[in-house]
Amino acid sequence: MKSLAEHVESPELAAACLQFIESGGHTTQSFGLGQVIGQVFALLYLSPRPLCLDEIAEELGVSKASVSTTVRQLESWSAVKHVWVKSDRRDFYEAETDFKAMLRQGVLGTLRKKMDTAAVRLENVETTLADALEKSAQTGREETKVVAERLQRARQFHAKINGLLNNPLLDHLL
Amino acid sequence: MKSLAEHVESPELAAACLQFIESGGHTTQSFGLGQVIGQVFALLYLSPRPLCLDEIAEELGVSKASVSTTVRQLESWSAVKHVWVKSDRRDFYEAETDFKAMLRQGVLGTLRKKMDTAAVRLENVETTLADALEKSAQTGREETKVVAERLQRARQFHAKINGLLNNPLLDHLL
DNA sequence: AACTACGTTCAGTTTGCACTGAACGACAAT
DNA sequence: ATTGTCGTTCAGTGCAAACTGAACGTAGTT
Repeated sequence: MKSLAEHVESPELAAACLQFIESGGHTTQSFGLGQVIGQVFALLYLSPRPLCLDEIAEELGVSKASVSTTVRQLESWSAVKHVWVKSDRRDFYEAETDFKAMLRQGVLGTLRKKMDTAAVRLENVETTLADALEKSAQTGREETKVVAERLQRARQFHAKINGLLNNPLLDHLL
Repeated sequence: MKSLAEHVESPELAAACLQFIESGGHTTQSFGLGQVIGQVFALLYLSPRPLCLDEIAEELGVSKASVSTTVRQLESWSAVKHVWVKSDRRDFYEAETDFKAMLRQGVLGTLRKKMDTAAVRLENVETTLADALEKSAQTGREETKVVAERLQRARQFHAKINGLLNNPLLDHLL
């Protein structure tokens, strides 16, 4: 991280920016994502102009490979967007300022995907359970019904969370 | 995982339970937590009676150490609760059936903690920024104000999310 | 064509973390 | 006291994933 100190007028401002970038890295790391992705976004968020891959890599002191993959992930969440600079082959990126859209396509998007895969798993369990219910119909055991009831409640909970994620009220609250 | 097959009447029902337990493990693992924690909760959730550590460990085929730490984590989220069985020294646990409370103290609780630590970091950045603003007051540079504005917007976003997490409407939606 | 400056990819490395096994302390029973 | 059965703890292990470095493909430049 050296060029930042060159571009910024006061060392105090540079210190604040570095603190912010570091905080972003710690935050994303605490959520299981790496620390690079948070640093990249924080840097782009504070940058007054779009930056290219090499600038980001040099600024953060990480490899260009990390920045390449990270930027594409951020782009898929519409957290950063591609920007073309006239007569320059390089790819420049700038941070998305609309946090709401970022949250929708980023956090909520991945959350919805996980809910979908969980739904598939639950459906498989229910088909297996249907076999069990069918074969124990003559015996009429108690335990089967208890398990069936628990599984049904789990599905209801899943549906409730799913509904919450797609609730327009949630969008309105942001 | 062998005792389950012994306690359950039909092999189909046991298969459904195992599928459910496995699904729970996959789900928690997809969220960065291990797979054991999801399996433990799923097992306790389907179990008609409270289980002790050794039973859980043997059922899932994991070490008792994992179960010990995992159960305490689940307990801190009030996802499982301690149950005493008369004239038995062992600690028994059963699953919490109230998913709402579980979600509040589990997911939202840890989320709130992360927001708090992020808030501390943001405050540190702002004090550093205050120094920069003070020292650049005479110069009155443009860049400092831009960065200050961006940081302020970041703080506003943080406050918004914080407010959403503590919004009683969110509780009502669950 | 040769050369350079891009971005991407992939094998290799390292770091972090879930999980284990053994040792330990507590406590009850004999 | 001693033995046995609990639960917890901690150093060690294995593995997954972040990150790196070099090679590659591509496109513009001379």
